[in-house]
Amino acid sequence: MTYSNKDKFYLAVDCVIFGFDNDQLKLLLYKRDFEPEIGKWSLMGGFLKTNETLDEAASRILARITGLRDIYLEQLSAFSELNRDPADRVISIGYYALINSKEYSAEMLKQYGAKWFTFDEIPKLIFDHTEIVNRAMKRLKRKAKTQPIGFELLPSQFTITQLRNLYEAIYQRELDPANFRRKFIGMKLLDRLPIKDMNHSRKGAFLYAFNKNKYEAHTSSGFAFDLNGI
Amino acid sequence: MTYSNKDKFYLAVDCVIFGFDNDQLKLLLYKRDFEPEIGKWSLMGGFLKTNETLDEAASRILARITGLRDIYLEQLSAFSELNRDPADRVISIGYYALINSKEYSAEMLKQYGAKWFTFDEIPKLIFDHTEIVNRAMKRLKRKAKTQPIGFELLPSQFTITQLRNLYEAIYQRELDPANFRRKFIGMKLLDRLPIKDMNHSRKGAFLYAFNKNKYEAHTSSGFAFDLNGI
DNA sequence: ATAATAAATGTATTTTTGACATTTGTAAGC
DNA sequence: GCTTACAAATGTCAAAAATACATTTATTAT
Repeated sequence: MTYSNKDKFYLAVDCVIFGFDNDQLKLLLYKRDFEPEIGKWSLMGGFLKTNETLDEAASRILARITGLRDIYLEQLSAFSELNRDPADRVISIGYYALINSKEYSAEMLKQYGAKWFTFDEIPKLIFDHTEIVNRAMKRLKRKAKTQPIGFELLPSQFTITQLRNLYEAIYQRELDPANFRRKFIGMKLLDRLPIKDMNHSRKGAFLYAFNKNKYEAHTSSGFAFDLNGI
Repeated sequence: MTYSNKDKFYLAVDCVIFGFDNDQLKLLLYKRDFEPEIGKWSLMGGFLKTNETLDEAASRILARITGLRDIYLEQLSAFSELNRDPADRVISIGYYALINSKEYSAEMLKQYGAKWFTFDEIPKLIFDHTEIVNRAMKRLKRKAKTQPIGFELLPSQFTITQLRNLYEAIYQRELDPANFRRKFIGMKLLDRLPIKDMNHSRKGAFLYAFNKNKYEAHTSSGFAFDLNGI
């Protein structure tokens, strides 16, 4: 073959899976089910196969454990330290996924020993997975400011307060409720539904839905989703 | 071995090399010197070796052609489409480098058939290299707004006008000279040197140098390099 | 009818942006 | 040596955005 004098490598995909629940940002981890380090907490991972792209491998791995398809998934970075996996040289491509945590299959999670962790209770992870998680968190923070990816973590209908709680969890600081509301509604990307969520107040809070069409129509005319000042 | 039933892959590194010269942002390309597609314009690339990380491979490849070490280099993304290289399955990790184009070794470039191109004269490139270039350009635009990476493209001493020309080249739009100057000087990251560049005006323009120490001192106390509004 | 309370709107101050006008410092031409 | 030319540097001011609170609103439970 053309490149037969070149080295070949095992290629893995490791997924950082974010969820949002009870006003907290969470991470889905599972107990590794093969050697080495079997039984230790780990990101969801697997090896790339010859007949698939990295994106396809990441989707496959995610579907295997959560049962979910068509999830927001984005490549993070390649991790290639020589001894990151002590068993053999493996280059890993990190991914991160955003899922609406109400939708995943609970049985599937149980079957794979998977569990949601808040950020202050993340256990020690195998290999360089803690680093991958940190990189994913950094990326989420950055990306959430300039692209409407937060909605991936919420149910399709949500109150402005829920949306604010999500951003407060991502940025890890409090946001002024009045100013947040004004900023978001001013973007004209949300449709207000004629429904109120009466669970958290007497007055009730209107439910909103993210309108992807409006977003795309806006962006094509130079509009920028920008949450820098919230 | 532990993972012996898994597939292995060729791993390549391809570098998008940015330079800045004559107020223009440029790209360094070379004529590929091995089959397939030998003689066609291409990014600088090479295969990963077992004893090196991806960052090391990228540095090695860059040094081989430009003669430069210690260059600003950052990983972009992995490219894994099944037939991106028609000769064999190769997963490529894209990198981008920023170099002060006055420093590179001209002989080295000639030896490798390398050439600088402005963005409107980039030729057809092999494989998916055009896509890698586009991704790199997008990344540079984004990154330049929130991190002081622009300085990597300039000589160590520069005038505010030069700095503005650089940002105008990156953002591809004109910036108000007065406002740009104020914004940048207000950041307090530049040291004004007691030297004037007399080449472009009667009055002469003071030279400045980026002060990395000041930047790091600032950042640790919550300061953010932010060129969103220029 | 009233109290309680999160949701929603309002308001005032400060900061930042954006566009343009003015002054400054120097070399070259007379 | 005086004037001219001109980018560099500084100044000005209105509009927009961010920030910090204050107030009103809609509803249910008592």
